[in-house]
Amino acid sequence: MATRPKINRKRRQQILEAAVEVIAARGVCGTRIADVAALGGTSAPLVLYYFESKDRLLTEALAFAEDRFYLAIFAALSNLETASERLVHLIELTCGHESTAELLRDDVALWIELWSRAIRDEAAGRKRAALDRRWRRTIADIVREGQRTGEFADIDVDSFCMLLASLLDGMVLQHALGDPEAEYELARGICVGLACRYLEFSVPEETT
Amino acid sequence: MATRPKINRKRRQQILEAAVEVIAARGVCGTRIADVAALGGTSAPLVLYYFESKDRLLTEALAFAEDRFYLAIFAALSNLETASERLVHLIELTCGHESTAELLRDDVALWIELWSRAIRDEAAGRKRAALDRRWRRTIADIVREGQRTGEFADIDVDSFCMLLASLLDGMVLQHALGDPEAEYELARGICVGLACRYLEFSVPEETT
DNA sequence: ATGTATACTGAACGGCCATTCAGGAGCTCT
DNA sequence: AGAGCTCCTGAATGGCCGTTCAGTATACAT
Repeated sequence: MATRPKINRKRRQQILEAAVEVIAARGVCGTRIADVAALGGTSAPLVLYYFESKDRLLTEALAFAEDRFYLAIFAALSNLETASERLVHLIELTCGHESTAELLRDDVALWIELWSRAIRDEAAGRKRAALDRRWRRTIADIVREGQRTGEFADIDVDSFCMLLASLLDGMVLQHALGDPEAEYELARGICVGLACRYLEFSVPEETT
Repeated sequence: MATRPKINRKRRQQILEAAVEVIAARGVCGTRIADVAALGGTSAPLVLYYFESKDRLLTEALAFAEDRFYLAIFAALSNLETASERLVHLIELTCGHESTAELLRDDVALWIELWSRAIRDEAAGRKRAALDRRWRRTIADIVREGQRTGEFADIDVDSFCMLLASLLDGMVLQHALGDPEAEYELARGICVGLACRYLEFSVPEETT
């Protein structure tokens, strides 16, 4: 748990970044320590020197990517003023808005790996549940704020969040696995349409 | 591709069933041929005798499970009369209706494995796309029929199907990975509510 | 300059598994 | 009664990779 320091932070991060890239490209089971080492510009034993086993490395890499993802999301939303703008942009980002398209593709690849582990691995299951809660809370915060400012109708927040979160999960999957990006406009339209319909607000003009 | 016969059908199927079970339990990368053999009551070499490599076995097992899933769905829907009953029951099955709960849990585990492969493996990608199309068509057929009989409003079928299919994907994930079954009623309510809202029909009393 | 940290590496080691081998048992056909 | 199949197996084989080992280099302290 306690991301033990093992002093050299820079090197640690370098390895984590390499690991994330390899996992996204090859999947957890296709990931070899030697590949991570090569991409990170070192040797396999050094990787084990920082992370004491492959399993630990994998676990930490997943957590690392998760943080990176949320940081990106928060950064993208932080300069928007109204709740509806933020909600719409959140939807856009999730549906494959160009600004985060490749980041998203990699992250989705990692989520799938996480889901796959979560089915059988207790620890991965908890992490996935936490990730899910965090995601739902991100949405819920925006919704509640919109309700406070009167932008959104006063519907049940939890069930709406479950609805929207599930829908976005499905869409993001679609987008990551699906045909060319062609679908972005359609997916965005569907999700934004749903939000407008349930929350009774009207679409702000295209953000971005 | 051509599910080559290798004569003894019964044995083949036995092995496939074992493979599906092992994959669901252990994940693709945790699956060893020896486990499949043991569960199927034979030896590893025999498994390779029927399927010439581990990879082929995995691929065929995924396809096998897919067929089984659709057979189960069709069977469950076939004795319902109206489109709305069928749509609602489809939703119930997907959200974890007890009648198919464990079957579903296993199948979702396999879908996740399929998704994971689909990101990098061309063939798996095509299979996944086909599965997705089939699933969407299943929904679309019901919707169109409901529109023909006047049960459903005349909205755009394709985008509604993408909406509902994505939502169900998200819900099914939730259900397979999530906490206890507690969520079934909630998930069902949300999805049925959405369908009613978009298609403008009212909920028939609980099917089951 | 000796000690003791960290940071790092090439070269084993060892286990695990997919796959192959060499053959055997039970058929049917002749 | 043996030739030639399908079906099946226990026992190798061989490669791959995580991990460990034994050691080097640098740096900073005493």
